[in-house]
Amino acid sequence: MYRAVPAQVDLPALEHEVLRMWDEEDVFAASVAQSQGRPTWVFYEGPPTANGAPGTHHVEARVFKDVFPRYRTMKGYFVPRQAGWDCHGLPVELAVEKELGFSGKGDIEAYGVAEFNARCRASVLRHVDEFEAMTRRMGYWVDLDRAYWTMDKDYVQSVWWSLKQIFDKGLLVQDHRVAPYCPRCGTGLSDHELAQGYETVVDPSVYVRFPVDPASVLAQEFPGLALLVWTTTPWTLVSNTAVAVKPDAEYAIVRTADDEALVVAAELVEPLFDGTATVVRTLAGANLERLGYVRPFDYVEIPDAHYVILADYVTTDDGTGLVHQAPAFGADDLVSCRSYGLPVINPIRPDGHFLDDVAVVGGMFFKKADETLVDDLQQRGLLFRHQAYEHAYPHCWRCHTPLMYYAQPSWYIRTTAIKDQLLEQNEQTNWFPETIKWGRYGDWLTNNVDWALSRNRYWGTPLPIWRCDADHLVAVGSLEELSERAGSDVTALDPHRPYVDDVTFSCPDCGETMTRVPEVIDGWYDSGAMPFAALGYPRSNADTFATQYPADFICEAIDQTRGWFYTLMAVGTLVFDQSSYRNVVCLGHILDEDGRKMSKHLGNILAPIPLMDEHGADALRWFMLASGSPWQARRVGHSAIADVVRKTLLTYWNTVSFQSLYARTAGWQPADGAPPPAERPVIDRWVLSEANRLALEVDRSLAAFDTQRAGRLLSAFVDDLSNWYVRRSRRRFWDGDPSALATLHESLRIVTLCLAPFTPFITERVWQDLFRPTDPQAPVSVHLASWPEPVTELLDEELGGQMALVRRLVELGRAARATSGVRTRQPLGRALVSAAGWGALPADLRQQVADEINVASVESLSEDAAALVDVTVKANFRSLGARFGKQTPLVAAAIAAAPGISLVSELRSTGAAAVTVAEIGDVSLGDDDVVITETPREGWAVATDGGESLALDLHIDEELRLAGVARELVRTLQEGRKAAGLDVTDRIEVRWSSDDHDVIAALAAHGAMIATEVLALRLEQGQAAEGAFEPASDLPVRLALTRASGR
RNA sequence: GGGCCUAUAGCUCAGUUUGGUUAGAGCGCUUCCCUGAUAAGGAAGAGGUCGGUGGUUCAAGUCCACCUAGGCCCA
Repeated sequence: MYRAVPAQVDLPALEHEVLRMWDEEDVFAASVAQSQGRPTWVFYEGPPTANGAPGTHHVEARVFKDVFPRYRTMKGYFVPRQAGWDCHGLPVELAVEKELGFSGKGDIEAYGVAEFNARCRASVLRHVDEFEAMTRRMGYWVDLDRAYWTMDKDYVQSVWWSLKQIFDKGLLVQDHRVAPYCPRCGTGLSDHELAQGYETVVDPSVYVRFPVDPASVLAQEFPGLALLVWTTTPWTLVSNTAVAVKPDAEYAIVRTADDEALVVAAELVEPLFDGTATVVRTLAGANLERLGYVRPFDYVEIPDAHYVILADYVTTDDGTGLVHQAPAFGADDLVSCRSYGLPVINPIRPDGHFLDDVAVVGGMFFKKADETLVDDLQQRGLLFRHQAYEHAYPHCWRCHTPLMYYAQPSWYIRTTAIKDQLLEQNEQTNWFPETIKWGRYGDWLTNNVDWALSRNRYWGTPLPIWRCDADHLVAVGSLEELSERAGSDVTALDPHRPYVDDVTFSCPDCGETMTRVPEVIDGWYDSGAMPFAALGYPRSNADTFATQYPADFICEAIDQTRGWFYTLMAVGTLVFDQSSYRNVVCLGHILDEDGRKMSKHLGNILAPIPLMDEHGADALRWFMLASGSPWQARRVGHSAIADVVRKTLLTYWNTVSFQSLYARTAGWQPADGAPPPAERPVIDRWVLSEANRLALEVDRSLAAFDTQRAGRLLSAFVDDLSNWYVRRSRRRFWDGDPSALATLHESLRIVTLCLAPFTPFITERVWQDLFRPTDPQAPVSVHLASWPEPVTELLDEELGGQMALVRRLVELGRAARATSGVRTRQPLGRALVSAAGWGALPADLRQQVADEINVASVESLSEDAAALVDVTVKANFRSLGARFGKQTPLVAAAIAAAPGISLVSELRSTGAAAVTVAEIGDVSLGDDDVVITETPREGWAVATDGGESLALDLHIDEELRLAGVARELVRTLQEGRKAAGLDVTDRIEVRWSSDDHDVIAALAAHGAMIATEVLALRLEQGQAAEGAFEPASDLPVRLALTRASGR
């Protein structure tokens, strides 16, 4: 027997009950356990950074990470799901610095690295708790108990092992390069970190005169000649070392309106001077080589410098075509200046401030110096032009300090050496949406630069490289190996700073003492290493790893293209020559209701747990999966979520509640059996066909990672089931018809299983209420059940098409009712239909149309009342266009001009008809070439759509009028029942009194029908009994009803 | 400056791969209907130059080019 399912439901409360049930029965563990030994479908959880509270965007990704593993598990796969937490890195350090009120590395050193890192560890633990709560609440099934933590000792050692592999391949190297550098954090940033931190700022855009050496030939010829140099970083002018020009570009010496001589690229004369300057000489860039000039500032010593050099990277697209060179602060500058043997002078400290002994700007923060320097140039008459320049400038993605490009030694992974391999791996990867593969991600790989791996920080995986004074290097792959080298057991050591820094050993080459290099590594490497590090491979779990690499599925938001998607592929390819994943779903961002990014600053953050406690986790999940395109940025708000709840989840619930109510009332249960489907009414066969097709199509959609299509199919089916099947079949449910009950039971079983991965809570509850109590074989949870196997014999495409026609005709009937003003409650005698396929419709389906629009009979228009009919024939362009191309309009015009009735009768009798078309002659037309619309003329209400028409005979005779009155009486009594608070199964007794002829006659003619309809045991003329309820009526009648004793 | 994505009803979005002549749904609004699931359901109406311009085609929301706006990414 089903459990009683109330019509009203509190989804969040239901979900908390289900969560309790999952806990008590340990359902997730059971699901994993029961699928052990099946083919593995590998999913990797991208570890969220355990820093700060989780947001709604975390829910989005986690919904998608949940639905596919659930689906695959139902399809018979073993889907291991290990949770993971990204523990290391700058974000955590910054949070702790803030907590402690620190303002830089000096504070940390003073505080003590050991204590600082202990704080970082504690901070991670704190935030993981919040993530776990959110994960549980939303029903994301992932193994939290065996989660990997990137700070775990085993994890760190796996990372070490992989770095040793890379080191041994010669791909991990130290180099002195100009790299983006955060002066506040005191460390360089990798390219993918850089990508996350561009901010729009206004910088000075200055054009500066660099006077040409007066002794030079050119200056002799053009006294006062100056190079015009453009820069947006005036602070680097202090370090000016050279000016670069493009060797093969044409340069011009111009004379300005103020009679000044300047050198700029010829192409830029017009944009720069707007016709106010005249070109007095042109020469190739190569001819300017080694031309000396006077530098703008002489605050620091830069020997043997300050002349024009040649560099191919210079462009003449913007600026002046002469590029100021400060080799300590520009990657290109460094390369170009090195080739001339120019010195690299850096007057800025690692904390971003000028050295104290620099004149004028000493001790100043680099960006702050801009204004002072520009003023100074102005006063000395060197400033040619000064504008505000708005552009995107890289900032530290965490602390928002403007970055410097800064020359410093760093460790790099030479990913450029494996670029082709990465591109090849990308070829073999399926991206959803596909455009990412060739677009955003492909571009990124194509422009790959070496991975700046090291960080001059504290809380991270220590770079496992030891070095001696002779610069010999050793990479260490584990604590065991370290113990061996150190000659003492350090396997119990925390492999973090500062402990690991204290371990030294003697150099195998020269015997000198080796100490660890001071750097830690980019936290993104940690997460990229998770496929093996999460298992502690190769120190443990080697066989598991063999079956769980690479992943079949990963999923994150689009910002991970340069983040995890990249590092995962790169580390996999570096270490195993193979990318770590095959299918990747790439989600769009979540926006607020107004389309703005969610941020603390705007105060438009939707905290996930309160959101789920208001609408339900299922609601939020369904919204994420089915509403709008997952790849696109989407707006989330309360009303949007409430909407999907009402539309789909509550409709589903109501159908379940309906089934429970009538099955219980009839004392029916699934085991009681029902006629085989083939012997059930056609509407049952239809809905079973649709349900089985649903299982097939949702399966297909999920296999293609298309939750949106799956969601559409599910919503449409729920709507069909509730608003067509149940509504059309209600009467049979009241009667406890086993066919109907069995059909709805089976349909609900299929849709419940298909919905289970999407909305695991409500489906679990339905499983517990309808399916588990009625089937001893049923698993204890819907999530232990298999995907519904479609019964192909039940699929009936023709029936699907026929039912669609029925529903279109019903809509036409309703439209005709509406235009005629004759309410549906008033029975009518007949309706006439003109539609292709009507003739082939089974009688049952024709009856559905008649019932739904309340007419006694529905007949074919073409067989009847031919004289009453207007026929119009229109061209079907789709078929004619293919045949006639350019001449299609001529044929269409000929069809429109032809006499409709004869054309149609010719078509109907012979299957073909001919029209005469100017310029072509006789053209033969088939059924497909025309759209025939037939409409009756007088006394009918007609509705037409897409070539199909339905006409209502509006003539109402005495009999129909009385039937209408009877229906009205039924309705009044039903409303009375409801108003009196009766149960739908209560029996009643009715007394009536009236002087009205129609009422009396209707009761006489239809009394038995009325009594049956309203469950009246007695229907008698007479005065209201004591305590009777008297419903208000629009008819001239007094009615009184009382509850009858007994059934 | 370059790349990618997006632009369809008041709002949220389908439809564009495969071109077909009245462009759909939901929400909201108005009117009506139905009601033994009822804080449901149905019908009708109002509301659209399918971002703009040009092109290809018998035919363009759909294909092509350019432009505009917004978003994301890169420099």
